[in-house]
Amino acid sequence: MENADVARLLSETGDLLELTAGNAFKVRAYRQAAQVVDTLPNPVAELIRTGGLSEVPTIGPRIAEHIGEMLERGDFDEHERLAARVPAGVLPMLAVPGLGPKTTAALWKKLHVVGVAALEDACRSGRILDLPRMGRKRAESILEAIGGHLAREGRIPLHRAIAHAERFLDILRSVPGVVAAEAAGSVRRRRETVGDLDLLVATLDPDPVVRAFTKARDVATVLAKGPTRCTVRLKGGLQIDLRVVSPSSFGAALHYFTGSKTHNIALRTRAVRLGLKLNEYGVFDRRGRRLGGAREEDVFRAVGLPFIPAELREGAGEIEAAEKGRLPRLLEEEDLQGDLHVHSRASSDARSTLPELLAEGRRLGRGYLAITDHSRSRPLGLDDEHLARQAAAIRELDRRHGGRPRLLTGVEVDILRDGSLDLAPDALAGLDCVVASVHSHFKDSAARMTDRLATALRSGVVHVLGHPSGRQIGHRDAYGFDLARVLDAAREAGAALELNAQPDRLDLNDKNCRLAKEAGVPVAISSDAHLASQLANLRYGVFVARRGWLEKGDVLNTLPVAELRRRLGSRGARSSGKTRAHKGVTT
DNA sequence: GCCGTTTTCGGCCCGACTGTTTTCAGTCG
Repeated sequence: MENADVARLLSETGDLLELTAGNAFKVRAYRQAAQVVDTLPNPVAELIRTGGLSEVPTIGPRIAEHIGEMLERGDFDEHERLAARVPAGVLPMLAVPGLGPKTTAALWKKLHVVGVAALEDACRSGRILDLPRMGRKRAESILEAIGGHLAREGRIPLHRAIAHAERFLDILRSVPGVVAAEAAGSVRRRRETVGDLDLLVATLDPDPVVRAFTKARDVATVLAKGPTRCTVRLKGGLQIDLRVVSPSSFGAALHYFTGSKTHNIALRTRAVRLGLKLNEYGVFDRRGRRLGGAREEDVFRAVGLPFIPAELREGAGEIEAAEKGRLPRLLEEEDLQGDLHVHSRASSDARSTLPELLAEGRRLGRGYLAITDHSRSRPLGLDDEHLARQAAAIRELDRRHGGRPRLLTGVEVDILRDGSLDLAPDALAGLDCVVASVHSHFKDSAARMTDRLATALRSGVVHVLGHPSGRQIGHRDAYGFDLARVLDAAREAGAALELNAQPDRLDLNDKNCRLAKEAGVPVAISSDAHLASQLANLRYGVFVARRGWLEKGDVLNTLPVAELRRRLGSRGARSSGKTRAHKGVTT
């Protein structure tokens, strides 16, 4: 059972408890625990083994017991007991926006409405009006919400959310009187997918801001509109929340609307303990005097903590780390010196020439680019001979142009089904950077896939394991494999794991980056560019790395070119020693 | 159900908007 499954059952228990009028704080306890489990980097099974589960905030003895039961048999008593009391169709009703636990429970208990279809009927027939505080307008908005709920395509990938946010921020910043405008919420925390956008504006004159916002291109519906809050839905279905505050509250509001919810509750609770009050307008003492709020730092200072970067605010240990002065110094995009996975036109699915890649690399300030085209298993991929010729041409071009970025020779060699590589070890041995990746047989068992990856790493010629999990966001799930074992193999081989920065890959993900760091395995953040313009995608990799608590020293391509060459070269020597030691196993 | 530099019991983050009311419950973030 994965953490996500455990989280789902805990969260569902919260829902069921709420529908059956359980203690509201108990409801919250289950939901908080679910949220925390979902963001834990380590599998809960491992935490139970090592006794670390009781260290996790929001997980007390009861919930720990429930989790133990879940791992043993896939469910737990409390959840089953509650589920037996609530018909299966009721939970999906709770997911309709605008329907909360009170209304859903009343629909089910008083009108015997069960299921979203039955809910729709009750709205159309007017039967729903029999409920207290239920009028025509609410019935209509529920109907509309059902339509949107069924049609909506869930969460959108981060890079698209950023594009929407930047367009709206441009509009908002151009309104006279606007002092600042920023994206908050999960976009600012750089989650890999985003449910809706949260935008924040600082001004003393809210009216023109709200007007410009609701009249912007692509706005389909205005869902709510007040002087400080306004919500719209775009034609594509994306919901955007705008908050407007005075400049003196901007920092407190930015902190508050950035979340996560778990992080906020923890910080507010901490404030209460210190005799303070924290809200989106500022920090206040017992007598209601305002202590600060213009800057986000004010909030942290008031509760005696150093500034916590937005990417860490998931309630997954950042507050404890801040207390102990153990916050990581997160990687910055400027720390990256180069790119270790770039395709040229020698790959059939890539478009840019070496000079085009050089020009764009120079524009972006990269110190080096490793040219890593596909091997022969892929359509028109390089065989030993072509690869040698290409490497010679790259060395020659690098000599001729001289400056930055330096060109490194390389290849993205396929890892075949049995874990062997698609090109001869001799052909790979002289290259600066060998990326090895899986591009086939994604459905093989986790055990087989783990062996396959570990075998490839033990070949002694691999520098970087490319897009290790194979997932493509919204398209293909990660294949199953045992990351801990692959990390062991990588550490022994002196190899790095890639954080592929293509916005639909982001692979390793944030949690796995954290595990790689714990395991002492370096991460290589690579664009996997198939077009010169995609070299800029490294920024998305940096976002994920920061969410994964990575620092400069955890990332291979923060090394300047000379040191990088030394490191890659010595890895070859060290791991070929290993290979000899295990001769017969790996070849 | 969780948690503790006020507490092992008794608290538990806080405010805005909507619709239905005529003072506020429900929902959301």
